[in-house]
Amino acid sequence: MSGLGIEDAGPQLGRNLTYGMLDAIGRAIVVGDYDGAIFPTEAELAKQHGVSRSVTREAVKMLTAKGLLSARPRQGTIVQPTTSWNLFDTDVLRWLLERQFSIDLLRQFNELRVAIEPEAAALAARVATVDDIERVNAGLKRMERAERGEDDTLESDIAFHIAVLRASRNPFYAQFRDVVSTALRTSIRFTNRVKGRTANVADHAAVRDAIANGNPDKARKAMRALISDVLELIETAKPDGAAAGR
Amino acid sequence: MSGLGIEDAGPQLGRNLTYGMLDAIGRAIVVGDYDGAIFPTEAELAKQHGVSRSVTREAVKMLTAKGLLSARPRQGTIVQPTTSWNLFDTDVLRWLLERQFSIDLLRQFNELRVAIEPEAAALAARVATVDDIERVNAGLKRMERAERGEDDTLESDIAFHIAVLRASRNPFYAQFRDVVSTALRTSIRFTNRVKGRTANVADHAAVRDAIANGNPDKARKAMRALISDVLELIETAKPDGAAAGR
DNA sequence: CAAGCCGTTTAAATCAGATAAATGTGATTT
DNA sequence: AAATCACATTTATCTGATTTAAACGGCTTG
Repeated sequence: MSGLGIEDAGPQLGRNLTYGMLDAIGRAIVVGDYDGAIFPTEAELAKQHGVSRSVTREAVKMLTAKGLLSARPRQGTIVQPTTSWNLFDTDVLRWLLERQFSIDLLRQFNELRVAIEPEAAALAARVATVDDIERVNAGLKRMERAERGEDDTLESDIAFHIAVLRASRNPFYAQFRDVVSTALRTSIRFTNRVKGRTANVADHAAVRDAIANGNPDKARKAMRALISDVLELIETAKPDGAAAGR
Repeated sequence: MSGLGIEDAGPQLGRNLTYGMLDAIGRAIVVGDYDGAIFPTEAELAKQHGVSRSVTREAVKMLTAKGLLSARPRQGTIVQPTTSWNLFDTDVLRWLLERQFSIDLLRQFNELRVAIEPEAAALAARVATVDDIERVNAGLKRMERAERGEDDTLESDIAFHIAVLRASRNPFYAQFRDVVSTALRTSIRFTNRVKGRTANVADHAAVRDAIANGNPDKARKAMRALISDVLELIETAKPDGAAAGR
């Protein structure tokens, strides 16, 4: 019980005590601090963090809502298996990334993107409105400016990809904005390290054109090319790439 | 055994007052009961539902964690725009479906599936373990039994699709099990109504074979065919297919 | 008139302490 | 051996008070 550092971390992301505790416990769970151990009772948790039981209970309830905990009388509060965590929750995503850089996680992110984004582009080519296309175009223009050093490379790239998601006019696709921006923020650092090259504006323009011209197949292929590129980079960087036996 | 699925929806929802209130308010928000109106204060909510403020606060906190609400002193609690709802949360998904049958929602579900599942099948063909393949195969066998009236058609179909998601060995894909099973439960009713035919076992077997043989492209195409089929059915049933302006 | 300052006020946030309900565990009874 | 009961433990719930955050309006000041 001594190993748990209750570093209150000063003036961090917690708007208030409850959110601060949510963040602290959430991170601890994701990092694996409670893996073998039994999870503290709400009274113990409150004492450890120096807050009232109300704050503790509300933080625990939020973590329950995100799939990280479950609670029953007499049995106590227990950490749920990772399979029941809500991985598309912004907080969970953040905690997952904060624990450490993992090529595995980066690969899984992009394996998801390669499913979502090409199809989003294809959808967009069918149903995007002029406003949607304008937003995609705006993202592209920012990328062009970034190429000349007049804007931020990463942020403009993110803006482009999110604009495409929105242009699909399907709320489920739009939901991936956090995953995609997170993946891009992480990927960029990695790809820049492996291969010093910026995002290819021309390749992105192909996606924009296909969407604007209402060509779903071309949009899908163009977007897929963009992400496959990153994915291959990641997989070549990982020597233990299975292939064993299969 | 009556052949019906596990049907007792009752017990889980209202395990206690907090979860009951979570469900009631969540449904009310999704249905749109609070759309124009101002959201009640926690004191008012407590009184309206006949529970204490603690229960109310915990329910509100869970809804906040799911992206449906946000709260600040003096401003009060407010319903968040749908864009910030966590659509992949099981509860949100359920509330969304409970409000009414919507072809739009059904279409959006399947537009997502057509991105996720083919790619999951392709991944599975590359990385699935023998256990994974066995699970996929078990799902298929259940479908065969169902064809002979010895098992439940819907449940076996769901088992198959979820097995493929798991076989991708990517936790993000596995996360879609709720969306997929929900979509299937809804789709089946619809497709059966429109076109009296059961899921095609042979087409599903093609997916299984491609995965077992380690052929990603074939697996992707076979799975895509399955879902495109449903999607087309849905789109033909919807006369107002946009095209306006484009 | 505009901009900044400052109480007032309202709602959430937090605390404290008590009671209720659920549920494993183990002893007791049948 | 099985069913039952008593008990301990932990979450669930209730109550009422206090504190803090922030929107509002009025006031002062440049």
